[in-house]
Amino acid sequence: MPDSAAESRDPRERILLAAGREFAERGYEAATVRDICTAAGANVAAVNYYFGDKHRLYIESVKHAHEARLRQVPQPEWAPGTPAAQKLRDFVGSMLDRMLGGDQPPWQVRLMMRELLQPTEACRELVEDYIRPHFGILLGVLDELTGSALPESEVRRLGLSIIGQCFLYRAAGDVVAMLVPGGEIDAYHTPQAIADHVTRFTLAAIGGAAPFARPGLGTVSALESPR
Amino acid sequence: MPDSAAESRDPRERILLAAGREFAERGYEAATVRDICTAAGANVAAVNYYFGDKHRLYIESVKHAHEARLRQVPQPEWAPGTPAAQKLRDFVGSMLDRMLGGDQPPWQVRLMMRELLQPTEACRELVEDYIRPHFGILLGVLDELTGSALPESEVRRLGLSIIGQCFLYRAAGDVVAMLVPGGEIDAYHTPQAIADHVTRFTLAAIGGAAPFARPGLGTVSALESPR
DNA sequence: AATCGATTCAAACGCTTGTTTGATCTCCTC
DNA sequence: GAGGAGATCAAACAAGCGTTTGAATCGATT
Repeated sequence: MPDSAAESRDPRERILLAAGREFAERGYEAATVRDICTAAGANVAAVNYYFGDKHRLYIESVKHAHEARLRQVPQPEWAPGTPAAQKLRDFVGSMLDRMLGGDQPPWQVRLMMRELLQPTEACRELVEDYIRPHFGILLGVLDELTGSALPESEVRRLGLSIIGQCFLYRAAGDVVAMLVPGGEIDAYHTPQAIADHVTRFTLAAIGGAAPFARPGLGTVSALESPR
Repeated sequence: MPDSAAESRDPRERILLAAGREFAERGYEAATVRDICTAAGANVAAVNYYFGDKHRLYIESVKHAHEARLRQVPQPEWAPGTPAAQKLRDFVGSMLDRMLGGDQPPWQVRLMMRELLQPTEACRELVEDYIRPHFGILLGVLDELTGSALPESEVRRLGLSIIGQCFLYRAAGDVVAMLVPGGEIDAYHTPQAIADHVTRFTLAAIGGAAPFARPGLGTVSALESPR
């Protein structure tokens, strides 16, 4: 693995990168400091020398990946007058690109995903620095899109609906691939295609675009909750 | 822990249950056969005697939890003439109950969730027996709801949008709780409330219910994809 | 050239892991 | 009640883990 070893002159940085990759791929317990150091071209004792122990190395590697990610993907900015619907499409598209984009190796996202799915100490920081600001932008777009007609709690649920749709493809991508016929996954489930679908779906629900179908079939005014 | 030890007379079953709990809670690597056997009130050698090794115990425990789950949650059936919208609400509600419902300890779901997020050999079986049939039912409901006007690929994407919205709360529930103000999580993010929201959101998008807002603001007929 | 702190290294440490062993116990059969 | 197959047990096993050690090496300073 000349790739990981030659990445940086600084051994600390090399270990941090190799650790991120290993933790992302195998998880905290299954990753070994020996493998990490081998991949980083460093001695086993180096992790103790630079980080103290495995656990602190993990925390640092999450933060490191997180910061690298923040640098790579600046929050979107729009020219004044950009239609809110276009903002929504941009937001969803960039989120999916970030999650699924093949432009860069996905290990940073995988590492952060692990934190979100089973939070440790590194999680809160991740949410505050990374997730919440982006979520705030989305809420702003949705508020604009609905003409500020909805209460905050409702807008938040809308936002979660959008994130959920994208999140599924990243977190359970393998299962999605098993549920969808082979060829279709390439044709209809690219980041671009998903972004178009999610945007259209959301806009239709909000009333900013035509609905998917106009059945008049099975429509109910008030749904009964069972039980 | 008299709970786990007294659960069954059959030691094999006791180990299977304890293993499921432990694997669900800590993951495959972090769970130890010693802890499992202690919780099951069995000797360490028992896992080798009954299952061969740790890995086969894991596979068996996933299958076991999976079958128990199937027995507990039969697939929904509707009386003929049930409105499709009602079926959708029922489907979403039962899925969320299954995922989040406090009626039973969540370790079985957690265990299956681990498989979905990072598939091993036990995953395919899980998808074929458990996920795909339910997904098929959802697709049927959606097809009915849209008057069979949409191509299969489109219906599938709709289905994934619905599942994604629910999935987020299960897989990243901790993060959702951090994004939503304290009191609101109890008021607006119960399984019931989420089911209502997801159903309404979906129906609105499909055209089977009124949209969330009627802004006429930012509406575009054809969205431009960036890049 | 000598000095000295920072870094790197091979080797070993202590501990936990999954797994195996061989004796012991249990309970049914003849 | 002797025999024996199956089940259970305490104890030990080798292997792998994270971590520590103390000496070797490096690089800048004096």
